[in-house]
Amino acid sequence: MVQIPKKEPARRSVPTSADVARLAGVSRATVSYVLNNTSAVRISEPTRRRVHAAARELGYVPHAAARSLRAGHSRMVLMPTSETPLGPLLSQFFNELQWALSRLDYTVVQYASLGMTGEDAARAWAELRPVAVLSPDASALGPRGVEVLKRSGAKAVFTLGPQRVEGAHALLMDGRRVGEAAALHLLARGRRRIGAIVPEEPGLEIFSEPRVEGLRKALRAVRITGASLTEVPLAYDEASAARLAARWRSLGLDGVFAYNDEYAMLLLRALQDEGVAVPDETAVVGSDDLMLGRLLRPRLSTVRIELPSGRGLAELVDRVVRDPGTEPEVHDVLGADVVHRESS
Amino acid sequence: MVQIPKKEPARRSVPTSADVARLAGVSRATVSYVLNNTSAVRISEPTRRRVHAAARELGYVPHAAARSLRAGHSRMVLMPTSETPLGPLLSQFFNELQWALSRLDYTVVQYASLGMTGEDAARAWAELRPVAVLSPDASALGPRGVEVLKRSGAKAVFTLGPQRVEGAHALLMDGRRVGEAAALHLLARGRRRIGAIVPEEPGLEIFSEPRVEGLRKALRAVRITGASLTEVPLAYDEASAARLAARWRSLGLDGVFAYNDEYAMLLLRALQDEGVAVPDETAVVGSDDLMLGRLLRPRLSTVRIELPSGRGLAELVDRVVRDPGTEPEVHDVLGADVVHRESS
DNA sequence: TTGAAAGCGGTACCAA
DNA sequence: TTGGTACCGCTTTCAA
Repeated sequence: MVQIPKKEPARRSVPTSADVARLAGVSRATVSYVLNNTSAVRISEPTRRRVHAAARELGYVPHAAARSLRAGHSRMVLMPTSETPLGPLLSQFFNELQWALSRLDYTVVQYASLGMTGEDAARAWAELRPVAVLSPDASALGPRGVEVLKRSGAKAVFTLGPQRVEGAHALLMDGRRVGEAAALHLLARGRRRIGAIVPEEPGLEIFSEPRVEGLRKALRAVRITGASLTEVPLAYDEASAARLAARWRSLGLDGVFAYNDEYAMLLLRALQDEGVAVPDETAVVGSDDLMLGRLLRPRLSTVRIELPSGRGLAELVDRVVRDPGTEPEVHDVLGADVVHRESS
Repeated sequence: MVQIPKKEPARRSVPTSADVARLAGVSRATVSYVLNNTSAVRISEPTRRRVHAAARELGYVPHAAARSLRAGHSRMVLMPTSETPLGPLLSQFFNELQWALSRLDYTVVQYASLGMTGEDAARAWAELRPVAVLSPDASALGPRGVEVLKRSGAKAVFTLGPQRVEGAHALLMDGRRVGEAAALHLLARGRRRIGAIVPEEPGLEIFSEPRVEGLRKALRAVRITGASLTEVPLAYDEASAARLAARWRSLGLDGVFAYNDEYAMLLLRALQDEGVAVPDETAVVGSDDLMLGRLLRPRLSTVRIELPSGRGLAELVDRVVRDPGTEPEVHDVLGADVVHRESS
């Protein structure tokens, strides 16, 4: 390993295309032509080489802001990061989406707009002049926020959550599907007095409320006499679970949808410690089909959630960007079906 | 040049400060003064109001690229997203960091540079001219990448992972600590023939290798005769775990560090199904102190990892940005201690 | 108190 | 095949 002494002047300023031009002995226009491989203009091979060499020597990197300022548009897709950390399912989905978008030559950028809401956040995003915005949180955006973004040049505004908002395309991930699937399964297993675990952690209402609503809707729809729904708050810690388990029998529930597999595991353990038989006394159904659920005894029944491929969605975004005239559409993208194992 | 009359409402183009100036009947300079509250210049109250009203009416949002182009610098902190999804521990840490940075008035942006590596990625990042770059993946960056970023004007380049790289500040999260803690604990519990689960999933080597190295180092250091380390590959699925469990006794291990709590849970279940007694025959230690580990029976012993507060790190970044002259420092930020429960 | 104008770094049109 | 140059939107002297 060779130690290279640092004798270069540290405060060298950032090289621009003018510096490259000067070093190569050509004009800035030529530099631009060469580095962008402009097909409308033919540059001689020797010149090309000189320009490339100069650029490399200076470590020249074009300035994205200057470029998009001149171009009047960018290929930046902005994805505001949600404040609540997402589970493995959604992170996987967003990862895939990001990857697919960058395959389509978009620059995907996640932007942390913490603390602000609605129009304020939208304005902050709009300052970056993204060509498209994919917002996981529709409710925080609002119709006015959508308007701000469009006014600032965004060709496509999508919301990606359980909510939708006027003016924006929606990838509706309808959590009610999850609740419905769970309810129908529990009913089919002969359960009637159904509980719905509701996480006490703030920020999770966005997910839990639609699921509960789905349960309620399904119970109403089947019109089975004696079927009932009870919302049961639970914090994600052992003490809370133990307290709930201690009064479990007083609730008189014979089936419970536990919000997701993690809460289900917490509840299952607490119930077992309390001597409540699962599934005999109470059937337990989780959601998300995590690996951990398969490892429990009894194995955890769960609602498997299907999300669309990131590739398909990326193409949809691309289509809307190319043809911004299209009316906002709602795409119903969440599939839910029950994986029946041993806990129900 | 013929002045083309501009139909006001017809063209829904993005409003600029010139539009605001025209509507308010002032110059662009005045608009800038008013909207930025420039203290060096005093603008009369009536003018202020007219400008604000005009801006609001047009839905004017300043153009961040134009602004930072003119200013010659930005307050953007770039955090390349790692390709491998991070666990709850790290996501929490990054969230906190983001929040703290935006409190310090930085614009935090996560950039997906998928597929590229090293200098290519660095060049892509450099195009955005961030004032600071916080890269979770030091190995992909490389010294040349750091150089590219600095040349493009980045005042601070940090790496945030188990690796470090020349020229960049490092928040060294030394996974060897985790392995060491686990090894010392297992040795203290009288275990000698230690196994190290190595996930087969690609991308996890960055985390697993240092942990194994830590185990090895600790075993060497104590110089207990008969102490040995065996690397045991395991994929994150039941079949792989079952296969491993079936040949477990042939490995002759009396203790195992299972990489993290999830792999530990997978292994634990497979061992139990195979009739291997835990901890009597084999002690199992996980890592990350997830809730799920507490719910297992036996309760899972685990290595609790401590990461610094995002706030402190944000201040460190801010300090380096303000004084870019400081020599790159290595901050050792990962603490590891064992939470002894029942599986060891 | 306000305005005219230069210029940040690129791109692309028009000439040479 | 190349160069000159206007301009993208904004900030900031310098004058008025």
